[in-house]
Amino acid sequence: MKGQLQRIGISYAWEREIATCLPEYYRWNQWLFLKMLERDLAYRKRSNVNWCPSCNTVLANEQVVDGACWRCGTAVTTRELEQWVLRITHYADELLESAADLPGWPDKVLTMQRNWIGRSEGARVRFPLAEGSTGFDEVPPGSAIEVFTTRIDTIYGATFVLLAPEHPLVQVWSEAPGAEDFRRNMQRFQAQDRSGRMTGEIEKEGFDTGRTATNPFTNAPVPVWVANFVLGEYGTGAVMGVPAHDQRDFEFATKYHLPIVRVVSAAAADGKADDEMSEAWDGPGVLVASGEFTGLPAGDAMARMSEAAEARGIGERTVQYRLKDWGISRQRYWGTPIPVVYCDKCGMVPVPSDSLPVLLPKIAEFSGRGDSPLAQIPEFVNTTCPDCEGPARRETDTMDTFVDSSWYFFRFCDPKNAELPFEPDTVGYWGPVDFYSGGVEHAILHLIYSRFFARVFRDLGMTTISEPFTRLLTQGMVLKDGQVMSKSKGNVVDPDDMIQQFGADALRLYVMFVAPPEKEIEWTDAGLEGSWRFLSRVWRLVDQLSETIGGEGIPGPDGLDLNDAERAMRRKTHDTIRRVTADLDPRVHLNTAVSGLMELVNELYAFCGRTECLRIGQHPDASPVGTLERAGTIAVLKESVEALVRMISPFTPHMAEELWEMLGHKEGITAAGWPEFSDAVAKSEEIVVPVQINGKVRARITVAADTAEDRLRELALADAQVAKHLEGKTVKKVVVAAGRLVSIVVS
RNA sequence: GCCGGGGUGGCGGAACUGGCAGACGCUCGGGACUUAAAAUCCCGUGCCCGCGAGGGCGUCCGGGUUCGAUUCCCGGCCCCGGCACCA
Repeated sequence: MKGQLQRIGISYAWEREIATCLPEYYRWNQWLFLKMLERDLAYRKRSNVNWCPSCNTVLANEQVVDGACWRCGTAVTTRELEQWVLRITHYADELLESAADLPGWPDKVLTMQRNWIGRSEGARVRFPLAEGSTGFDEVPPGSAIEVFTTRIDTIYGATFVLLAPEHPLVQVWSEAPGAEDFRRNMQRFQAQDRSGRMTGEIEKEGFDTGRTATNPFTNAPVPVWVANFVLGEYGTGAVMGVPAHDQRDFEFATKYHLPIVRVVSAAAADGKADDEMSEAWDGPGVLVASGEFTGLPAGDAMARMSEAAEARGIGERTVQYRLKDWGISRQRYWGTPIPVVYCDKCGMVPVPSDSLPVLLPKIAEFSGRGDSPLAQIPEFVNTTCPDCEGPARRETDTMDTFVDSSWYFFRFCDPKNAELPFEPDTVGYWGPVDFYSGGVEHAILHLIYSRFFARVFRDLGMTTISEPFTRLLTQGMVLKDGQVMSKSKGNVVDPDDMIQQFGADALRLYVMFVAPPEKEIEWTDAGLEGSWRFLSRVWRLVDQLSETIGGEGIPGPDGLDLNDAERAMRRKTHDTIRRVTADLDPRVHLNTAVSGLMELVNELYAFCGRTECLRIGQHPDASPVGTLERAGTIAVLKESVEALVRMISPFTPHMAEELWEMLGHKEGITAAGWPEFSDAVAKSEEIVVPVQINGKVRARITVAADTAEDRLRELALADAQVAKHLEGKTVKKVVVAAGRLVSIVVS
């Protein structure tokens, strides 16, 4: 791969190369992990996790795509495991809010991140379990079901409570004597999870727990049900059922004949009578049947009711995120060993920083059993406790490889540092990354993890950088036969073949030219030859003109008396520099930059043809057929060709270097730098102004660019073509805008 | 369902701030050069009518604003991407 990158001619600072699988790098993953452990940003948690049965490993939520493993595409299942988790939610608010301060990022990515973080403002409210209700004995006195809601204003309409199948109370009740049916239903719902839920609609189902809770606002008893559509991992795993104002609850209540009580009147809003309900009303309205809050608009009620709940100690306002902490434990061999040991006496003990790195052993058995390959290497597992020096076992899971990529850009600034992940001053000098490009598929993976890690380093005092990437360009993927290229699909193309035939420069130029970089492209090399032709045209042009325009002592065109053709050529050159400069830098429209250069070359060929003393490229060995005598022509050609060569140098550096030398320059082209343009020249001289008559372009007049408006009006009316169209008609209006636009309205 | 981005020739795609729609490249056709071919150079290539000069239509559809709309506004259709029973 490295050889291929070099053959394609990618500019890369190889002296800063790092490999994240080497201890010189991953020891800093371990270092950072220990720092996060100290700050309670890393913790251990037993929970249901995404499990890929093919890779035999855990996956983070971000790594599950449409219910399948991001890496191999196998359907993901659920497992309960104890895992190391990084507390990304600590930064949820900051990650969300500062998304507004990333003007250099595409909206698409920012939106995806916002949705992924998923902030919801609402309230947690406790529904006490009704004393004396069935099953009350299994829970401590005073127990309550806490629900999360964004619509506390509808709480008077809460006629039942729904629990997720994974809710702890459901677990408790399923173990009660005689709860066989209960347990069976619960297990069935839990099994439904993932695949069923992801691949399509699953039927809303539930069962009555037989328990009763109390609506803390109405004080009415409400039944407690388990429902398969309530998510265990979001909010509190329990919701209040308000069938009148939530479509899901409405369907559920209809199916199981639970009471529907309307508490927000839509009458004012939708003009319908309140009793005609065929679906839930989640729109605006005024509260009805809501005790002391009746008559309030729903918005106001929300604030008042939250305050009331807080005052009475039955709930509080809260912010809920969809984002969850990042589980990083992986049961893979390739990954950073997690630097902790487990001691029978001392429990979990972090490996001291000064004994890092914990080396990944060289040999591993790949058992395919679903535990970490490291667990089978006794020399690795068995160690001594850093605290008591007694026998201890090492953690055998490794870190998600996304840990490696979450801060490597800082390491590039200081790749050889043996004392620290990087010297803060060095990253202070280089960072943040000015321009970052990658696939959009990283929008909620790498790009959110990196923003998280940058903040961790910042809070450790290592940097002052919050946002690691100032400008982000999400480049499109290159597809073949409508799919991402991959060896297993057999739809790859080999750049080496194309380099063999047309050269790396033509290939690179073509890739840049074929579409804007953000766009996904379907690969075809049909146009590759065209890029090669363009480079050949540039070569021939310079080759054949070098004798005439190369060398010292040729003055620039400033101050020379230029004829029309020379002025036009010069204008084109300056205008091209202006365009290409802008295309490369703020816009990164590489395709139009290349087309601008092609236009300039076309124009140069035409100009040479018009001077009738040069026959560029008619034969490979053609040379000037006459002697160029006009100083203006020579000067303009020199200026234009040199500008061209300087502008193609980013695209084809070696050829540009040679051409530059052919033009008689001793110093390299790098020293010559980027050509400058004169705005006055680029926009000077004559312009063609379309003349519209009743909205149709009927004529064009050629005028000096700085023609005054009233003069332009005069010229337009005086034009013969225009006069023809005005015959026998009355001119009602002549419009001149921006000093150059003419439109004539006639009756 | 929600959010984001789109819809322009045979194809990839241009069009900057509302001002010649289709730059540039590919494809295809023609010419020059050549004994011939390749290469190269030049010309043409949105659709329709016309021998021609020329004329008409044309940027998903329907309206609107404007002297003028691919561009701005309203409504609709379609496509792509992301999220999705998130309470």
